[in-house]
Amino acid sequence: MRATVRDVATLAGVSPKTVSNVINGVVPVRPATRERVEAALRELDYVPNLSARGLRNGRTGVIALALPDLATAYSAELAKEFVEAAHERGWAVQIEQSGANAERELELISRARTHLVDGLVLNPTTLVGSGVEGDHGPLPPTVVIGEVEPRGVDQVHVDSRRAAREMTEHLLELGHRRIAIIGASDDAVFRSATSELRQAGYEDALAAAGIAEDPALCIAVAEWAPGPAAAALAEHLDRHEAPDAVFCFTDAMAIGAMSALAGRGLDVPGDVSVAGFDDIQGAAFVVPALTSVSFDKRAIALAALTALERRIEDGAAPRKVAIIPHTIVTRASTAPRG
Amino acid sequence: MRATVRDVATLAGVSPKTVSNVINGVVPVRPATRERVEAALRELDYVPNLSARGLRNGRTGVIALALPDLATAYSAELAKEFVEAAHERGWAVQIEQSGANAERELELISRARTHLVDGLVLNPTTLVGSGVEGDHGPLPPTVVIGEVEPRGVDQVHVDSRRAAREMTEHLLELGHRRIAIIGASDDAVFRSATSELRQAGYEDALAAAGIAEDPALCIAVAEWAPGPAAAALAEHLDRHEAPDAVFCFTDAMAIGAMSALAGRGLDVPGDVSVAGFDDIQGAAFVVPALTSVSFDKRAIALAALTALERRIEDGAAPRKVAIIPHTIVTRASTAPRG
DNA sequence: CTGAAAGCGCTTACAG
DNA sequence: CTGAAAGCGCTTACAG
Repeated sequence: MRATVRDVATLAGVSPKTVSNVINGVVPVRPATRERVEAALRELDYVPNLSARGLRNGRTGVIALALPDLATAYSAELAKEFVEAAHERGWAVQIEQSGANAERELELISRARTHLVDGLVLNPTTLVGSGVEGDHGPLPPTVVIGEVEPRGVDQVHVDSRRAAREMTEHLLELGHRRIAIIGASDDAVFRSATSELRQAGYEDALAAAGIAEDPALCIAVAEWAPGPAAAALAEHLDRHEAPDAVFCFTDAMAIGAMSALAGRGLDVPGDVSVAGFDDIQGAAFVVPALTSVSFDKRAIALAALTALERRIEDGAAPRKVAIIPHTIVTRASTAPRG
Repeated sequence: MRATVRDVATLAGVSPKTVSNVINGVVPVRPATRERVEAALRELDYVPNLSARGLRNGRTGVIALALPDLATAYSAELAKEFVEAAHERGWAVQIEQSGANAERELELISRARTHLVDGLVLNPTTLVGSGVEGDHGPLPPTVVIGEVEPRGVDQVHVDSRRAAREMTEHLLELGHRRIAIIGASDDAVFRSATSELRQAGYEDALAAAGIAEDPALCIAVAEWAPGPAAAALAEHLDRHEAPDAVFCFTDAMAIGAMSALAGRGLDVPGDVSVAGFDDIQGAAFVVPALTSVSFDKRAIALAALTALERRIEDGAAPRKVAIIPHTIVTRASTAPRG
């Protein structure tokens, strides 16, 4: 049987309260007493029961991170940083997967109240804004990573619109005119705030350059993953001349796009430039290395954690939105038009 | 304030015990009573307090998954499947990261007792066998994914040695003779059971083909990631003639290797064939698509979960080892020597 | 089929 | 600086 505070107290000849004081270190304890208690703690190999502590304190020390798909490189990198940062601050992390499904996102929020967690960091993909606001009972402390309609929830995100505009400008500066995007928002297929903002940034840049938008170049995909992106681009190439450049709304899709281009015998960047978004770890190692929108995932994790801690502390605190800076990292996959 | 069973009982005009019976559905409850209770449950938006339940039952419904690095594609894919499968079976999953650090792996095992978890699935990288056995107090129910020295812990893994042998045979059949490996075991750098077994499989194939092993072709890396693999291969190419083929002990390293080869102007597979291990999602989309050892990550997740459930149920059950089948998937990155 | 009581292990006022 | 008591919310024998 595991030892309890009571066992430790008996062995050390003190009351449970004193043991608790030694463990939690809030109230000062006389050194001699402390030593006796610590010896007993060691001897009995005492490990606190966190269920009991959680029941008593109303806090479990566990937070949840809900992502659409842990197998996506971007999500995985974000999760890594988040878990690491959370551990450093003494939190344990429970992982939930929403499968890019709005209903499931809602369910996670309501389940968060059940599952021993003190708060929830949610990375939604769909336009879940209405859900996050919730008439689904009181929300647990929640922070959103990403851009959803502003509904009073704390948020952490990059400026997708500006970043997409800058990437499009980079491609324009290289002399590209017919620039396709993959991951466009399309009611019929997939709508997300992120997608709409990135597309808006793309349109901003085209408009500023006086280039008319060609709807055929806005390629929607059902899922932001390499396979669907490759398939969508291949289909596009079946029916249209190859574009000058392809700007993919994630690096994962860019890898799929590069595969589809290679499948048609098109050279990157000789025939078509390719750019991504997220600067995943693999971006620097694919051949050719991928130009991407880069930002510090650790910074996102830290900002989300800080926001969540604040929200857990004070549910009524004013809403905050943290914008994480980004840069355009140019690599071999984008080159001037000869 | 959240409603408790007591509030529900009062509203429904029954005792807390009856509410509990309705919720847990073990003891039959008269339909009329059941309905009244369910109405009260809904009206009060009752959500059980899992800390209390955990304290009472000695089970939390949470298990931990400990991985070296969540940002690695293989780990991320495994985690995705594991979390999904665990949720389907009613478990929540806590994620821990060991950072490929043996001490940290041990710490996780001992901390598992603290952290509200009923059991632990551990994917160790280093030769942690001695730690898993543990004179560190009683082990929590633990299952290991991967190959460690057999010490009485339940395990789930692929047959690394056979898979590596088969991949090496594939490369030999293509006419390659000077086959390098990346991820070799090297006392000075990095030792792991997985590494040793894959290297042993490679050696098995060479021996069967009557080819003498060249130690220079066994390239060790400090971390099984694209960057270190690319650097190690580049350094190798500085000092040696290019090998016929490179067999990387993970796909992540294979991507790094392909990058290094491209950096030297070497064509894959024209000049050098490249093979990996794990068949990560990106393997099919890199250019050229990567030949790899493939296995069902979902099957690993399910086997680990089943083993853990069994172990939680019966700590004294005999040890079991589940071997997950693999196949060699050949893609464009490996081709016959012309 | 249902009720009243006890207790899981912890910590927090309340006294000293 | 320390002790004795109470209670967090749940479920499980124990009675009826």
